[in-house]
Amino acid sequence: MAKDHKEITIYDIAKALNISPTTVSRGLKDNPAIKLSTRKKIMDTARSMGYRSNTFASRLRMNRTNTIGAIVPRINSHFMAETIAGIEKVINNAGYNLIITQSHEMLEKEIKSAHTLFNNRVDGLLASLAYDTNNIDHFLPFLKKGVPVIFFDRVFNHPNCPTIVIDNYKAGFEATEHLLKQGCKRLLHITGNLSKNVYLDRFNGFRNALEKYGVFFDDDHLIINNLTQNDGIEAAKRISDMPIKPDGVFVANDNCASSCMNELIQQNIKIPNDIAFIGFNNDPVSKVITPALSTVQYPGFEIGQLAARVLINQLGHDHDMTLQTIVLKHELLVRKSSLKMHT
Amino acid sequence: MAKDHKEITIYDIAKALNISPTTVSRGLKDNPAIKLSTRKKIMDTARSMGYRSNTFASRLRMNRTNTIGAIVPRINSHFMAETIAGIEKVINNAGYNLIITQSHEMLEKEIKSAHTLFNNRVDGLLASLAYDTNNIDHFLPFLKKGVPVIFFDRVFNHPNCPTIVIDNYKAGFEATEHLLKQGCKRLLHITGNLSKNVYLDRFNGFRNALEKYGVFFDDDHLIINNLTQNDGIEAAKRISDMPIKPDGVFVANDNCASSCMNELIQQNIKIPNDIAFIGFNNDPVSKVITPALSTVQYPGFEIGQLAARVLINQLGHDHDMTLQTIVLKHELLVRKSSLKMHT
DNA sequence: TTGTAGGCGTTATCAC
DNA sequence: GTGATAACGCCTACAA
Repeated sequence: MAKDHKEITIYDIAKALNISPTTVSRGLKDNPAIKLSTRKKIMDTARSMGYRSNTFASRLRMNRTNTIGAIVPRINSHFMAETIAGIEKVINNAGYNLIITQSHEMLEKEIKSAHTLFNNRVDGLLASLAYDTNNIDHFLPFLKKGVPVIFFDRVFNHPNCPTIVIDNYKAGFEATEHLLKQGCKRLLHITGNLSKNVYLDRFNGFRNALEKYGVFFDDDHLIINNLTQNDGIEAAKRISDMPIKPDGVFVANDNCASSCMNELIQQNIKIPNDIAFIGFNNDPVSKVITPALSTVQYPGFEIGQLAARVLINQLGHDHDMTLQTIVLKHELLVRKSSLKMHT
Repeated sequence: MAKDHKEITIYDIAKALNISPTTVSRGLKDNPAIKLSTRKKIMDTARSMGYRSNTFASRLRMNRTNTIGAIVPRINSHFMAETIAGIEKVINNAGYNLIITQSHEMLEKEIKSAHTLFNNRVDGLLASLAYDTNNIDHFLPFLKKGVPVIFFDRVFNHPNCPTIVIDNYKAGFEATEHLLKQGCKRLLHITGNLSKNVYLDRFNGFRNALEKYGVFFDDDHLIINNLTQNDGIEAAKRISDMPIKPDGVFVANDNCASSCMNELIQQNIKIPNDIAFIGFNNDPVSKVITPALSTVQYPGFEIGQLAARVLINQLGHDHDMTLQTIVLKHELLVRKSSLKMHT
């Protein structure tokens, strides 16, 4: 295939039409100051000559990139895929592009991503923090330049960064209460790094529900891991080794919950009658495992949309923002087959 | 937080050090032509003044972006997440950035993405095609400019585009054979749009296996849908309405397979004894459902790595490529509990 | 080893 | 409605 390495510029179009580059520039953006017939001629010529706008020249000149950056722990989860879809929708409608990067749950990569996006001069940043992120120094350069930074889900409190979350405390409380109401007396909780808001809040909800129902909490009954499928299997092994097993387990994500359940079933433990489970996220897997897993519906798409909208809203408004936390509604999804004593 | 809206440029550094911008430019890239002490001074001053390179000016001047674009149907699958991880690894090691876009399985969005990436002048493009993509006109502009385009998984044959795939025909054949060897006599196949190579090849493998084993194929036993969880449920309904049901089902992805299985189980059909299943992709869900689902291990990470490597390799080499198809090895994963008559 | 000068393609400003 | 000009920040001949 032949390759044209020479790019068509607005000058070429101008020359072809015997008008000025300025007019071409305006015409290409449908500027109403230009006569309609001229605009049409410009558009047509541009198309037929194979013109494509040079975004770099434009960005250099305008000092705006029309690009939003997103840093997320992993794109490989139902929740995150939903969230990104929500972000994309709003961002694209507003005429922006989106650059997605993964931290793979590592602070180091998160820092590198932040750096890259900073140098790419994104107009705004959306971030959900990695597992081991314990400070946000790497986001300060953005704030210093007045580039808005919005946190969602895995957030960090900073006076200039709005956050979009659900009430993880309440969700954890309700999930636990759901188990308690079924008569569970010995609850166990499997969750992630407690330095992350989402896991800490859920754990606090868990603990306070126990307290409210006068149920004793044994420190051994808190398992902290990375919530992967493998971690679920490991947790199951620990559980089945316990002399006195729990009769109810609240897991902070469905993925880990399902593999844990499954492993216990292999070992002839009856779910839910021996041990009842509740998960988190409403991942598709929660529907297809046996028994189906009750879970907490996490409004990923809405979180994404909202985060993006808050961001778009800040662009252009140059004033400092006061702390803004938006809490979205979650929902407890009870699946019949996960109830103790279901028929 | 205070905001510095003025960017530091190489001119500012030059002025501060009383040297020329040229020297600064060279010094910043560690050009050995510059005295080591000068280089060090430049670096230090740059850091202390908070300089960041303006990539747009640089790209405008150099006509290279150091960015690779990727267009995929959806990031929400185990396979695609693995693939992207593989791509990222190679791309980043080679010093490039990656822009990921989703077509959401729609040609229209794929075209828009292609357009955006084209205008962003990516140095190369990796693509896996949407469900309803039936031509690749939207990729021709890249080829015309000499920007390499590599297809992986969902590919399109074009003399200038290398493709990275597995042998879907063989995989389909083996999967089907696996069912036949268990004694299945009435096989059904659930798959996606047959205009996509992956689904057509698997179907052909399916059909030829039947032929080889002398098993009759009923046209009613081909269900074509979008392979979503919901489509699996719909398919299950169709199956359970059949007067003579199949005794073996080969589904072209695990997601759809698992929800289909599950729905049939709800209707008191015994899996695998009444109907045996085999899926595709080795999605994590295949391990946790009951019974565990036999499947085809799809080497996503390797596909991603390889696609990226082929791409990187073409950058800089300006010559036309002859058609290059790389076929990676897959593997049949048999899970005991999915075997008919397992104890 | 360092500096000068010019241009990459676009858009903002001012002029007509 | 349209045009001339300058500037965005960087890189690279070419010169010294």
